[in-house]
Order: sequence, then C-alpha cells, then structure tokens
Amino acid sequence: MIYKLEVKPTTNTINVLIYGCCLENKITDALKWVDKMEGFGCLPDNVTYNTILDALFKKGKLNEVRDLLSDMKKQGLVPNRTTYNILVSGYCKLGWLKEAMRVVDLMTQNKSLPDVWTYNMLINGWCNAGMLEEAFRLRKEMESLKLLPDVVTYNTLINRFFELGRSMEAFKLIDELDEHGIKPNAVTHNIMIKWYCKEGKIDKACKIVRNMEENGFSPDCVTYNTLIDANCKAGNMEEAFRMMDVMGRKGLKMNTITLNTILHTLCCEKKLDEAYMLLNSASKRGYYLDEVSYGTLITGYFRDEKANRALKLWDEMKERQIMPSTFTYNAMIWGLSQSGKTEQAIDMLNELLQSGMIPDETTFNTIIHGFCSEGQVEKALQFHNKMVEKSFKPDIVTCNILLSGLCREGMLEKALKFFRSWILKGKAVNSVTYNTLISSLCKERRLEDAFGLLSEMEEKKLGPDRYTYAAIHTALVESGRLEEAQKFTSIMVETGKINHQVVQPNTSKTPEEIDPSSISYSEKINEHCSQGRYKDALQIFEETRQKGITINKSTYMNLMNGLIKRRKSISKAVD
DNA sequence: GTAGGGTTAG
Repeated sequence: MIYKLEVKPTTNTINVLIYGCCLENKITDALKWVDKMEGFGCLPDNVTYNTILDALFKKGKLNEVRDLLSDMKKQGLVPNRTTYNILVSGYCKLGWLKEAMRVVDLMTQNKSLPDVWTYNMLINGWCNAGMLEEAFRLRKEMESLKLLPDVVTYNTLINRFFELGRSMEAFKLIDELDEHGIKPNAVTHNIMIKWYCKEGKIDKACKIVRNMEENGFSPDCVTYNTLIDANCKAGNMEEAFRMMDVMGRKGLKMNTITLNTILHTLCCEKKLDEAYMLLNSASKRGYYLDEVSYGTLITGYFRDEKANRALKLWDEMKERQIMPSTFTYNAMIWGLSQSGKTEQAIDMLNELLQSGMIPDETTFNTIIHGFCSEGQVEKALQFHNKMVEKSFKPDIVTCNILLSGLCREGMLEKALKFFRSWILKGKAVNSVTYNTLISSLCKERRLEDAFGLLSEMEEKKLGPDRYTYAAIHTALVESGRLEEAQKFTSIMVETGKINHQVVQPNTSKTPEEIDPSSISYSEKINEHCSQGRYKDALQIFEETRQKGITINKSTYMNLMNGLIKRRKSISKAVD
C-alpha cells in the first residue's frame, strides 16, 4: 500500500534546498526553486534572497546581483543587516572599497547598524588593497563603537602581515590575542602553518600541528591540504602521500582542493594525460569538479603548447555548466596570446564582459603583453589607450610591459617619452622599469644616458641589482672600457649589490642510484596503479616501507593519484 | 542543518 505523505514544503525547506544548490554552484537551479515556491504556497523571504545574492557575488556576477536585488524589493522585502553585509563582502572581494564603504553608509541610514562582521570584511578589504593603516584605523573605529575585535579580526590582520613577509608583526598580534583574552582558533593555527610552509620550514609547520592538537583543535582539511600542497611543491612526494593517507585515516575526506592540488602537481610534472584521466574519473568518485580543476589543466595544456587540447577542455567545462571566474578567463587569455592568438584573446575578453564578469588588471596586462610578444607594439598601445578611456587604470606592470615591448622593437625614444610622462603623472616605477630602459640604452651604446638613469634609480633606492649590473658591465666591456668595467664590478661587490655566488653542483642521488632494487619495486607499483589495482599497489608500497626501500618520485605521484581515486571506497568503509 | 567575516588549490 502506498501512502501519499501530506507534507508540504515550507519556505524554510526550500531555503535549505536553495542553499544546497548554491553550495554546488548551481545557481540556475536555485533560481528555479524561487519560481517554484509560489506553487507550493509559500513565498521567498530574506534568507532565500540573501543565500542567492551571496552565491552570485562570490561568482562575480554583478549584473545578476543587481537584478535579484530589485526582484527582492518587488516582493516587498527590505534588505536586512545580512543583505547589506553580503554586499559589503562582495564589493570588498572585488576590491571596490569605495562601493563597500557606500553600502555601510546606506545601512547606517537604514538603521541596520554595521556589526563586527561588517568591520571584519572591511578590514580584510583594505588589507587586500595593501592599505594596512586604513585597516587599523577601522579596528580603532570599531572599538569606539563598542564592537570588540574578535578572533576573526585578529586572524585577518595576522594573515596579512604574514603574506607581506612581516612575520614579527604577525607574531606580535598573536601575543596580543592572548593579552586580550581571545583564544586562537583552528584558523589561527592554519595561518601559522601556511606561513611556515611558505618559508620552507615544513618541520616547524608540523610543530604547529602538534600545538594545535594540544590546544584542543584537530587538524582539518585546510591543514592537510596546506601540508600536501607544500610537500608537493617542495618535491617531497613521499611526505605528501603520507599526509593524504593520514587525512583519510582520520576520517577526513579529500575534497576539490586536494584534487586540484594533485592535478596541478601532475601538470607541473608534465603528466598531462594522467591529469586528464584524473579529471575525468573524479566526478564518478564523488568529487565536485570546479572551474579551478579545469583552469589548472587548461593552463597545463597551454604551457605544453597544446592549445587545441586547452580549447577543447574549455568547451567541455562550459558544457558541464561550470562557470569560469575572471582568473580562468585570464588563463585562457594568457594561453591564447602565448600561442600567437591575441585577437582570439580579445574575443575572450568580450565574452567575459558579456557574461557579466569584471575583468581585472591582469586581464588587460595579459592582452597588452600578448600584442607585444607578437611584435605588434602599436596594437598594444592602441588597446591600452582604448581601455584607459574605459576606466582601466594601468599599473606598474602595464608600464613595464609597454616599455619592454617598445624597447624590443627598437623604439627606445618612444619608450623614454612614455616613461617620463608616466613619472610626471606621479605613478610608481620599480627596478624592472629602470632595468628595461638601462639595458636598452646599453645595447644602443648610449652609456652616458644609461648612467643617468642608474643614478636616478639609486636616488630612488630601487637598485642597482644584478640585472642592472649585467647590462652596464657588458656594455662597458664591449665598448672596450675595460678599466671602468672592472672598477664598476668592484664597487658593486663592495657595496653588496651583487655577490659572486658559486653554484653548487647537485650531488644528491636518485633512489635508483642508492638502491637498485627500488627500480623493480617502483615498476611493480606503477603497473598495479596503471591497471587500477590500487590495493595491490599499496600493499607493495607497504613492503618497501618495511624493507626501507625508497621508491621514485613518479611512483609516489601514481600512488597519490590512486588515493584520490579510491576516496569513495574509503569513505564507504568508514561510513 | 535555511543567509553574512578570517585559513587551503590555479
């Protein structure tokens, strides 16, 4: 007998569904549910709209954010504090801080006063823009409003100091946490772990993991993903594999980020076929692929000069309804211009704009660079001017790209003119800017002009460095001014601008050289992996461990690949 | 376990 359940979904039920859709990046489905609500006799509320607004903003779909906001108002709903905070967060992530501050004004006018969340997002926004003074000013302001900074405020600032390499100040803030009676949390530990990994001090990072456990936090997916990535980047495949294993044993599921880390590592090792196979089998194994997964492989193909494969993958991604971010558009634009297809790259830019996304500095700089590499400096300049009219703000990178393009095409005078007007506008330059011009002047034997720029560079404390040195030294030698060349060298060495480093030959031995039996073990493991018999592969690996035999790097990669693919069966066994 | 902040991948 079949009973028809007389249960009607409520707004809350559907909100949960919508939230789930957004988590899976299926915003179209989420919007369909909003339309279906009325049929179920319920209406969307603030939670409904806020959920989708946040997802849209996170995907950079600004046009759709505006549309949905007006729909919301048509429904008679008034934005609440969370709505405003979503807007603040969205604008901050785009780096549109003026707009973010405007939303704060708006919320104050509408009596939804900013809270600790609002301030934390603003502080993060200003931190990302590199304006720490403003971030600290906001922290003061929040204190005066009796909004006490919390562990998130501290984590934001600590992380930023680490990212800027100002670790002393970061550690000072960690001490300050304690003084204010705020307990560091798992994120605080993860931030420190990331810092040590970045410094190449993986042993210290592991010490923090132990501290973390002593403080009552168990390492989470972020912790392990950080360690896996750091070990992959350092070439410690054995340790990376071990971390993946530990992660699984602790009942933590590898996720998209773990997968993407391995995909990236495979691409770096030029194992593109294996990366592609992993990408294809991953969704069957219960992973969500995202645009990062595709973008990683697309970049891998472009780097390997397989532009057609890259383009095919781009189409495949679109077919799967996975929407590329500006970052991935930039990767496509970069790849196309590297393959001599800068005009096609411009088509990509138009597609980006049509889909309601916002290009960034990298987008424009990549195209300008593309024209320059094709030797079409005039086109690069035209494009630059056209984009400036459309409110593109050229940065130091734009300047350096154009200068190097002009110099390479022998248009040194035009380059110098551009440089002078750039400085007159009060825009920043760096050592790359000076080195570009100095080496071009040197090549044209205009040594006195080069020296002029050299002293200008020194006045601004931008150098000289080893590139400046090489350019000037070569020019002096080639002009037969040997005495000056020698004098120049000694001054550079004495002032510590350059050092005569002796490159140590790499004497480290491969596992095969240490133990010939490692070859046959590696081969056996590889064979099992290629046939999908990961269990057998792991068993042999266990044998090598017990016998103290080292296997080679590429075999570890195969094992890691296998662990990723086995995820579903592991989690089933645990569940 | 219905919405918003800080940490991991390119």
